[in-house]
Amino acid sequence: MRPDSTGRRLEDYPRPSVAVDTAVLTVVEGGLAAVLVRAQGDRAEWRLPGTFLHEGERLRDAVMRSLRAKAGISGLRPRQLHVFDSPARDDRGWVLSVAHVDVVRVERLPASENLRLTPISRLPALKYDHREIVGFAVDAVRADYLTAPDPADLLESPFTIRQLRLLHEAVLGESLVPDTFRRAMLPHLRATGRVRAEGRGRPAELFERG
Amino acid sequence: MRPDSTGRRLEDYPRPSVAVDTAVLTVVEGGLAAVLVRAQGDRAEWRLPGTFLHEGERLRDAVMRSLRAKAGISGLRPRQLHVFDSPARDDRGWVLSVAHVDVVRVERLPASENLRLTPISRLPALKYDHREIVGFAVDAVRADYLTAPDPADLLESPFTIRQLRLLHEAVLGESLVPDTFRRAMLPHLRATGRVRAEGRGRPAELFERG
DNA sequence: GTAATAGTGTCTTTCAGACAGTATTCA
DNA sequence: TGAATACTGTCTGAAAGACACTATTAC
Repeated sequence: MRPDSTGRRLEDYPRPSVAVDTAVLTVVEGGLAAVLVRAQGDRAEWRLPGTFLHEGERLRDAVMRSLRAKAGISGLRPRQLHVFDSPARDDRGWVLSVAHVDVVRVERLPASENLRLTPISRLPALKYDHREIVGFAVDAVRADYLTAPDPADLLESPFTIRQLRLLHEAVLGESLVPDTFRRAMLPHLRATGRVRAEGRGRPAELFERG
Repeated sequence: MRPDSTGRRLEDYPRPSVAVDTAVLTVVEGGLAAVLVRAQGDRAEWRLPGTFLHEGERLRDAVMRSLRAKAGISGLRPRQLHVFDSPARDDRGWVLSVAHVDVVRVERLPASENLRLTPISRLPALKYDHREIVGFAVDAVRADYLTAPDPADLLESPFTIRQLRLLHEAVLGESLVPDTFRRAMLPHLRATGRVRAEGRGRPAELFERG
C-alpha cells in the first residue's frame, strides 16, 4: 500500500474491530416490536442481531448476513443510523458498532428458541448499548411514517385507508384523526376501483401506493 | 481478550482502518461555504480535513484533532452524518470513513496556503467521496435551520430579527417571507429590551436565543 | 329495521402570506 | 422633509379538525 500524506502507511494506524448491530422492527398487536436474540449458551443475555465486518464487506451486506445467520431473517432495506464508539462499550476490546434499522413484516420472522419479539415499551435489559440503538431505530421509523403511506411496505397491497391508518397509529404509538389522515394520504395513493368488506359496514375502497 | 459467542476472539476478525472526514461549513457572502485542505506536496488535490482514528479514541475527539491539525480550527460540535464504506473508496486499502459536519463562524478560520473556503455551489473536484459528504452536511444543516433560530450559534448575541433572517436565508439558499419568519422565530427568542441602529431607518429590537 | 363502517360536504379555527398603516431613524 | 427600515394590525386563502349527513353492508 502507498504511504499517505503524513508519510505513514495504512498498517501503521491502529484499527478497531467494526461491528454492525441491527434493530429489526415490526408491528404486532397494535405497536412496534423489536427482534432480540441470545447466544446458544446464554439463557439470559438478550441483544440485537449483529456481527463483525468481514474483509472488504459492505455494511449493508454484513447486516443482511447477520440477520440471516442470527435470526433467520432475510433483511430488506437496512438503514444506517449511528456509529457507537464508546471505547468501553464492549468488554472484549475496542469495537465500533454501526447501528442499523430494518423494518420487516412479522410473517417473515421465524420461530426460534433463541429469538424473541418484544414490544419496544417492554424491552428487557439488553447487552452493550443496544437499548439506545432501538431508540434511534424507533425515532427513524416514526419520522418516516409521518409523511408517506407505509414507507416500509408492511401492508400487503391493495389495502383500505382504515388498514393504513391503523398501521400508522401502531407505528407512531398514537391515534390519528381519520379525516386528516385520509386527506393527507389520498394524494400519495392510487385508487384501484375495487372494494373490500371488513366485517360489518360499507365495504372500503382499495388503494395502492401511488 | 475473551472469546465471543462464536468462540472466536476479537483479533481473529479482519479490521478496517477507520477515518473521520469532516465538512466544516460556514456562511460567507450570503451562502454556505466549505473548508477544503490539501496536503503539503500536492498542489491540486483538495479534500475535506480528516484523520485516522487513534487507539481507543472517540470519533468526535478524532474530528477535533483533525480540524486542529489540518486546518487550525478549534471545532465546536461535530455531528455524525454517515459511514462511507465502499471497499474501493480509498486506493491505499480498506478504509471506512465516518463523515461529520461542523458549523463554525468564519472568523475562526485561519488563513493558510493549504486551506481554502469554497461556496458549496462551486466546489472543485474533491478526493475520495468527499463531495458526497458535503452534500450530506448541507442537507443536515439546512434541516436544522428550518425550525430553530441559528442552531449552530453563528450569530453573535444579541441580534436583530433581520440579521437572523439574512443568516437563515444564506444557510437555506432561498429567501424567506419576513412576516412568517418573524412569527415563527419570536416564540424561540427572548427580547432584551435594547435596540440597535443598522444604517438608516428605525432601530431594530435586539433578541437572544430563548 | 338497527348497528356499524365508509365516504362526502361544510363549518370553524388556525396559520401563512399579503399588505396597509404607524413608528423611528438618517440624510 | 423624504427615504428607509422596524413593527403592528388586519384581511384572505388554505388546511386541519370537528361534525353532520349519506351510502352500504351485516345482523
